[in-house]
Amino acid sequence: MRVLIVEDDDILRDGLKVGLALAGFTTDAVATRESAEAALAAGSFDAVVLDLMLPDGSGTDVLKKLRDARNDTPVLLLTARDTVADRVSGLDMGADDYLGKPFDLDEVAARLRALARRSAGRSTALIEWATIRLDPARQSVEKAGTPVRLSRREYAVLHALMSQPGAIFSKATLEDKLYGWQEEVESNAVEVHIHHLRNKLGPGLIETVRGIGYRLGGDS
Amino acid sequence: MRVLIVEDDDILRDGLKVGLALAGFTTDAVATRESAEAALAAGSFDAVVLDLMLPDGSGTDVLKKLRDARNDTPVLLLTARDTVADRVSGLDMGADDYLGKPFDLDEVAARLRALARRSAGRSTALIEWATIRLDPARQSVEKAGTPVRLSRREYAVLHALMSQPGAIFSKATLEDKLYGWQEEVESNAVEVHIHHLRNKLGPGLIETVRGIGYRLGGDS
DNA sequence: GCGCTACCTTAAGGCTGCCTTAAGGGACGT
DNA sequence: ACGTCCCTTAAGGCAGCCTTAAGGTAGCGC
Repeated sequence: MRVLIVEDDDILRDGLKVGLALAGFTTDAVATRESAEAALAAGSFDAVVLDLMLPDGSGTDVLKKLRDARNDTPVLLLTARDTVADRVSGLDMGADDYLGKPFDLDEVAARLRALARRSAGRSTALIEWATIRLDPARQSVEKAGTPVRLSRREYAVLHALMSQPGAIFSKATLEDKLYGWQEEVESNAVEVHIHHLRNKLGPGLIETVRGIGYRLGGDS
Repeated sequence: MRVLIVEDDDILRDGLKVGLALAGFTTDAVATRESAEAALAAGSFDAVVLDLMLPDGSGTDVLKKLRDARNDTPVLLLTARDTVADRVSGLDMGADDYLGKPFDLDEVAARLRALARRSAGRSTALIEWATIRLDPARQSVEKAGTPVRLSRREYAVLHALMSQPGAIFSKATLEDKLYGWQEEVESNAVEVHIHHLRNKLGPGLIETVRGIGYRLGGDS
């Protein structure tokens, strides 16, 4: 947990630095807007404690430049001007939290922990096989980077196959994944969907294991 | 943006409900710990406003049970006991923000917006996609720089879609975000709103994924 | 090589789900 | 109280998907 402190008042800055260090944070502290932007451009921080009143500009400029650079680091604003309007505008400007002076060190630390906790852990579970990429969250499929439009059944078949790459799925198993118990099907529907998938994704991806079923094949 | 309000004081609860509705949130309000836990187990909310003092238990119990269930919904604590120790313990218990009474409705709304956008993985207040720009704070929308007048429902649908660009939202999911529990709808209202949005924002923005739902499409 | 079986391919029909339009009612402001 | 806007509901039409079915093709045993 590395935190950048931007605060021009020497006493406050040192207090924050010591207090947050005690709370287990690694801290870097700067006093001006310019050095703040330099630090943010140079290093990567897990959070920023940002005073709004700086000698060479406003903290909002720092915040705006940070967001414009597509930097998502959580920012906790700190300010003496503590009206509701200030808070609202600060938050809507892209800050994640707002504290008015005087503040309590323990609370600053607690709010930083909350911000860090929230910003951590955002993972997407993509399934990849050969040049095919399947995104379960978006129910979308790409082949070598270009999106492929699949119908619902086609997607369901592919999703089943890719859920266990290399494993063999019988037609009966695939039907179970495609249809509810009430809508049993008596035809070669699965074969047709496989055929459509091969048309859209190219040959060699879906292998036929004669007499048993289908599986992802070719290379890995 | 659907928000659960947990507050036992009738006047405060109604005030929150009205105020947040004005700020563009869809709200459900409950007064007890038990009904709060039931609501959280049943529905999916984008955020929770949680009073700590409830007649049949503490809000911390609700929060703890929520986190134990691996539910990451952002929680904004609300309380009369406003000491630093309370705030710290609340935040460290898994809350994402903390406001002491008396609070300002605008600030509650602003903090909820901040929580929601951070929870969605965004850092900037404005959401942009293709030529569309949406400002959650002002509930305004622009297409290629020129403002577009959207009704409340239309805005809500668009906001939901833009909160996760590219992700697919089923009609059921969109209804969840548009309507509270008491105002369930049994019709094709969502389809009609989508249609109106397409008229106002141009074709190609909202894609239909047949049998699954809608999403923002085309380019980025 | 022959026949059998399992699978592939193609096309057509039915059906589900979505789009579009329009009308009625309710909320809100004037 | 009236007008306006918006929201919901409902019905008709259309498009795309899914299934079915029939004929063709490749593997396998004899």
